[in-house]
Amino acid sequence: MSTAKRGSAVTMHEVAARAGVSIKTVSNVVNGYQYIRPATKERVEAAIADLGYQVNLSARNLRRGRTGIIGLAVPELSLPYFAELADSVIRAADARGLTVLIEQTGSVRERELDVLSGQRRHLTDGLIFSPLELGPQDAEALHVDYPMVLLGERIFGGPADHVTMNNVEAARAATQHLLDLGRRRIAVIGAHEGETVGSAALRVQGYRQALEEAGLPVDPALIGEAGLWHRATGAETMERLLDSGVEIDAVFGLNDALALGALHVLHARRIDVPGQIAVIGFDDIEETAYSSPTLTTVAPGREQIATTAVDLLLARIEELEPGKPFAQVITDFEIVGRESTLGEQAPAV
Amino acid sequence: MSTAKRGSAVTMHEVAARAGVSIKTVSNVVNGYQYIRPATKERVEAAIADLGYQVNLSARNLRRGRTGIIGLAVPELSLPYFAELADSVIRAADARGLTVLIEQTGSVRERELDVLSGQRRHLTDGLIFSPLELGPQDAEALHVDYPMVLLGERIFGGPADHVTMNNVEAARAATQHLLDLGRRRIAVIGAHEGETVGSAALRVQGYRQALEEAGLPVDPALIGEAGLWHRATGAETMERLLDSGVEIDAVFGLNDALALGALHVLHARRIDVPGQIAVIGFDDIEETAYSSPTLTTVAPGREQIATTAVDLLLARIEELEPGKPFAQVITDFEIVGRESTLGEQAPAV
DNA sequence: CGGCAACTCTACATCGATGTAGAAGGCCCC
DNA sequence: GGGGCCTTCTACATCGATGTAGAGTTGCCG
Repeated sequence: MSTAKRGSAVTMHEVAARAGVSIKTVSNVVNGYQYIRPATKERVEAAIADLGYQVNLSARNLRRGRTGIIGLAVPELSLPYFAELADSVIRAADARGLTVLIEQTGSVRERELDVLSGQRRHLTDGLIFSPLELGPQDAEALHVDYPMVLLGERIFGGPADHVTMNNVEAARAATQHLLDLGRRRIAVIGAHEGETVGSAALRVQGYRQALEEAGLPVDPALIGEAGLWHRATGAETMERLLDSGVEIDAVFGLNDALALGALHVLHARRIDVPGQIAVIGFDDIEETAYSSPTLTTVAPGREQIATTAVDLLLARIEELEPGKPFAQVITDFEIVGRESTLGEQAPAV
Repeated sequence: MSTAKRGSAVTMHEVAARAGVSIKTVSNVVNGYQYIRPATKERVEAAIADLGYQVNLSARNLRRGRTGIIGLAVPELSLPYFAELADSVIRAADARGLTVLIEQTGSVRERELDVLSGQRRHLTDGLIFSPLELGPQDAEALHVDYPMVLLGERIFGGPADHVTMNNVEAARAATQHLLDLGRRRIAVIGAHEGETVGSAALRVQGYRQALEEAGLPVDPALIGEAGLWHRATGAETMERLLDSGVEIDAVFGLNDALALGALHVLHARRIDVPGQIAVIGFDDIEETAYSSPTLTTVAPGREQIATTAVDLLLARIEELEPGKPFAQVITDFEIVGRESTLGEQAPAV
């Protein structure tokens, strides 16, 4: 196998000419067609190696009407949860021979809509979409004519397969974890006033449920708004809550970034965690295992979400079951107990 | 503009038929060709809107020999530095009308080589490649026949444009920062024994230079090896150093993940930072501004790296200056002083 | 008013692969 | 020994866009 790296020009025609066969035979060899005499196959393979031939994917894509690429639309890769999710999706897609094209929406409504209708859709066979702004009112825009899998809980019952975790249940469990530790004044960071769909609303709902079941009141003064779920907003909200003078013995950050921001402020103010205030987050990003103190959090089964989403999408792309009703998969979660709630007794890293 | 979302079938032929023009005229309208009568243009645009026509990119790519996609090969998106870098590259590419296809090499040598020769290269117009394993001995494999820009410092003078920061100088400045604070027993975390290229070697070199210039000895017992630059390995190495009993009053983590891992261990052992031990990292990932304490680090000018890389690649793709010698761009860096070295006096977040 | 340039648009070949149809040879079976 | 099937390979059309060449029209200049 000599290495004639040219790539620029070698086509099936040249390979065919060198091997003394038709281009279709070269195509057959490349695609593993079974009815080829071993001698012919060898000649073609030798020619391919000699010339350093590689299939032109643009041509193949045009002819086949498939590209082998799937889109993944997320808010931002600089948010660790989405970076880790993208990592998992890329791995899952790789394992199935697919390539992933990532688009960042920046959580901007307009760009989320663009993703649905944009030119790039023609480069991909399907889309895994994690919207943060679109909601049920956008059902029509979501009615797309290509395979799509939605992630997250903003759009239940929409016109697409859907993978999500049980946010209400998970948030209830997180709150219960704090209640079990004897905490009674549990603040929430990251609520979205007036929202009814989306992670914020569902997680707050789970929080309320847990309190109500425990026969505790829900104190509005404990519910901290934070539009963006970043560390910075988590820190700001924590400061606001502390400055408000309300009594607090635990904090539930609706995602890890918020909880980490809160942790930062508590540390700065020399408030002992979990001695004075226990903290729990949500997402189980890698960082939570290395913060000081380590952060108790809810693990949403990222790998499972990724592989399920890719599998569902692939099934739609290949139309294994045309007209199959839209699936709605609820993934498992788990509370990962660490120092920010358990203190010394937390399991080592 | 009625919305006939079909996407599946509408081609230029149908648009042409509806508008009563040739397909080439439709193509001309789509591509903004100037010599078209306004009336014709309007008719075509109306037909496009009516039918919901969108260009078939596979066909266009085949015909044009360009895809508008660039590859970005990084170790893993779950490493925050690379996630943030990918974010920046995607934004820079977007601004120039390019789409980014991310490949993860997992820092596996074989997969780094695959990236260079793999099928996916035919889907992209060029590649931005951040190798962690390949080195000067792989110069031949790097001699590719498509546009490529290398990131990082493993391969100086290789056969491609190259964007990197001045690692030696930056590490020297980081070490100097610690020296300026009066630290004399500065440990390093993340060295790679025997390595001569790559960030580890260069940063250790900068560390040595700073010590030598200050007339201080370089104590091998202070140099901690850590193959992978993850939090976990940073933590392990920190523990090993502490357990070795060697005197330490500062730690230089060769990247932020290592430094954060070290910070975690110091916190667990109730060692005051920066009181007893000051810590500095490298990369300025977002997390460093929110750890407890916040982490002093070296900011490598991520945006600048991303935009420079995309611009260089685009220039090669468009062959603005054929045969132009390979550029080597050294980007700026900056020491960002935070609590882990400055303590109380650190600027607020 | 002849000639040249600038417009406007079309027909056709083409990018590089794959699907279809079918030719040609060999084999088996009744 | 004729019909049918399996195997192997080829010719040609085709996917949907864009580049080239040129036809036809209009306008301007001397």
